[in-house]
Amino acid sequence: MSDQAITARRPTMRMVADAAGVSAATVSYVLSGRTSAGEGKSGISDTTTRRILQAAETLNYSPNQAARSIRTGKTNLVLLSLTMLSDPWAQAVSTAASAEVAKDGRTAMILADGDWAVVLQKQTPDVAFIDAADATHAAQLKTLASSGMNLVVMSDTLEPDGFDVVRSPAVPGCRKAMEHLLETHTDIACLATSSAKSHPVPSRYSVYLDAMAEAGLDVPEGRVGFAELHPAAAYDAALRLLSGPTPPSAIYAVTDFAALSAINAAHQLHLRIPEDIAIIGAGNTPDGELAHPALSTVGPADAYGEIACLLRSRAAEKERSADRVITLEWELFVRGSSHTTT
Amino acid sequence: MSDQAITARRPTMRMVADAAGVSAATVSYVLSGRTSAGEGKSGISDTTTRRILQAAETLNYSPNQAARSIRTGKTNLVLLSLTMLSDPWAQAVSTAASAEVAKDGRTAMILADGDWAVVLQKQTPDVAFIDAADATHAAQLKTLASSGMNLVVMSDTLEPDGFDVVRSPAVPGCRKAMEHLLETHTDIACLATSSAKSHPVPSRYSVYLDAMAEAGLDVPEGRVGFAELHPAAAYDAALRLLSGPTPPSAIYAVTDFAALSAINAAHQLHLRIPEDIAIIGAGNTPDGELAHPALSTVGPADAYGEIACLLRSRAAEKERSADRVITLEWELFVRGSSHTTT
DNA sequence: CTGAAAGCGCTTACAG
DNA sequence: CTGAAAGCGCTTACAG
Repeated sequence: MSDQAITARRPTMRMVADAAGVSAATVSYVLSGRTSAGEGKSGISDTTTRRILQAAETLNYSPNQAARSIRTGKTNLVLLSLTMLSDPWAQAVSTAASAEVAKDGRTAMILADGDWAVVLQKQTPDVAFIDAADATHAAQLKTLASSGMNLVVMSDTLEPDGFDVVRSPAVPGCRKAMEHLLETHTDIACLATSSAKSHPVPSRYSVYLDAMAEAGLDVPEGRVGFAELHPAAAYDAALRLLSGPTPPSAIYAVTDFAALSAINAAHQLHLRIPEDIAIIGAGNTPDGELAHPALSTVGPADAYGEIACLLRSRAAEKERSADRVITLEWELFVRGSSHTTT
Repeated sequence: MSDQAITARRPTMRMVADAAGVSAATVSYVLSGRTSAGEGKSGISDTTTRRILQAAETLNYSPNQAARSIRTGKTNLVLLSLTMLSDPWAQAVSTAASAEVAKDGRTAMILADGDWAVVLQKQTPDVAFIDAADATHAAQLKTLASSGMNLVVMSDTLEPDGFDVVRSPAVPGCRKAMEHLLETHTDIACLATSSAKSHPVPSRYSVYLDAMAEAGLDVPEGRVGFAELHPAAAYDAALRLLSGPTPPSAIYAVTDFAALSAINAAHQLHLRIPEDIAIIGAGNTPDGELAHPALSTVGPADAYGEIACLLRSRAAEKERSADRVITLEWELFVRGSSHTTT
């Protein structure tokens, strides 16, 4: 008389054990792949194994992660706190990390609003990646770390303190971009973010000023465009830079994002890239390579890969080892947008 | 002689109980806010409460979510499976859902790679939102639902079957866009996605053809632009649409995204919007309102809010109630890009 | 090769 | 007002 199932319950290991006519312990062993015997031993017999797998299959059983966690201390969860979701960078990190940690059966999930501090109070991922932190977070990070949380933090300023630090030194990287341009150009414009003026020095913008000065080059009025982090704004700024009476021969953009807008603007003005105008960005964002022409840039060669590997190994650790610092070396990538074949 | 703490362990409820000189049960009661006594009763005495709170504070205790889950069956996790992370839509859903479920102390996390099917096998969120599903997923969804998972699925075709369905009927919505344009225009161009030609009818594109035909209007050669889902591609397509010898007086774009590119293209050509060219998009994406001029569009008024509420209520449910279907009504939003003050 | 038992950190009737 | 006890679903030595 009762309905199918008032509220379907998840099958439990007990149910599988009963169905297979064995104990829960045996089910646990075959499902987790571990064996109660020593290393070499075969463990559970083949026929039992088959019966259990069979039963699990028909019951559609999968182990309760919470129950498992409580014993093992692992949640199989990797948390990615990513501030700018729209950024291609965020997507690349997410894709790389997901694939990497999946190798150990873990799942990567993204926390979008940046309040990792409160979430990590309740949830307990095997490792958490925090994509931006500074001195104001030092205490919170230390506290979390001291209660056993595995943390990987991107920061150019923070020192490791129970957590790992990933550095991405943009300023020296950007120098390489300027040096590259200065090899063949003297009249270089800069596309900066509108907040650059008030930013502390050194910044990606100050690199431009310094490099020009050191090269003994003037920066005439109108050679620097400031734009918000918005496609249209960057595009307009680039347009202004390029449509004056004596346009520059090269543009140094402080982000790949702005550089991409500059490429569009140049196309619009029917300027040839790089013959009429060379363009370089910064960050080595994945979509730079897809532009026409491909965008020259500076940035870490494989930031996502390195981060993903670090996350994977931290998540899998049985017990915490020494703090690590990894520095992503910024390299110069000369591509079509700045390269003139001689 | 031993170091501070070889590997810092998280404090446990036991430790708090000991520190406060009470039993674990009492700690549980005060920390969870629940009381062992009946509704009206005060439960734990004030002084005990204070002692416990104090102890928890100094130990930096927070309850182990896994242990809690195993008893309560709730994980306090809300999973958002979002396919297009870069989409403003994804961000809006994420923001709205995070805020909404946080009211009950839950955390929303995003699953980026769309393989919810495998993740939901292991993780058990209180509710999962799946932003795109079709008939090919029906069986998987049903299976998950039947083992107790709370699912909210966006789909125009799927019927609820142990899970909730959110519909967003674009085709009738898009008709409103065309009808709006047809009130004051006869020469209307269409900006469609390049896959539209092969898409099954009815589609956002076929709506254009049909509406034109029903209005007795011809669609001359070159009035339809097909573009990939890429800023530059959409921009170029719009440019072509607008720079012919006899440009149209209005553009119907099948997405807000394409419409925004059309706005940029029109600016570039020094066309006035909406006087020279009226533009309407579809989807009511959050950044449409921020454009100059603001983008007219069709779409659901508050998709994010409705979804967020549904997620919250599902997550909080003690036991599953009847399946729900919610249909997001597409409305017409006339804004600056199509509105001529008379 | 397999099972009985203890225990992970919590919650929740139940009895004082 | 508070505590002892059972139990959630697992894992893991340990003993057969």
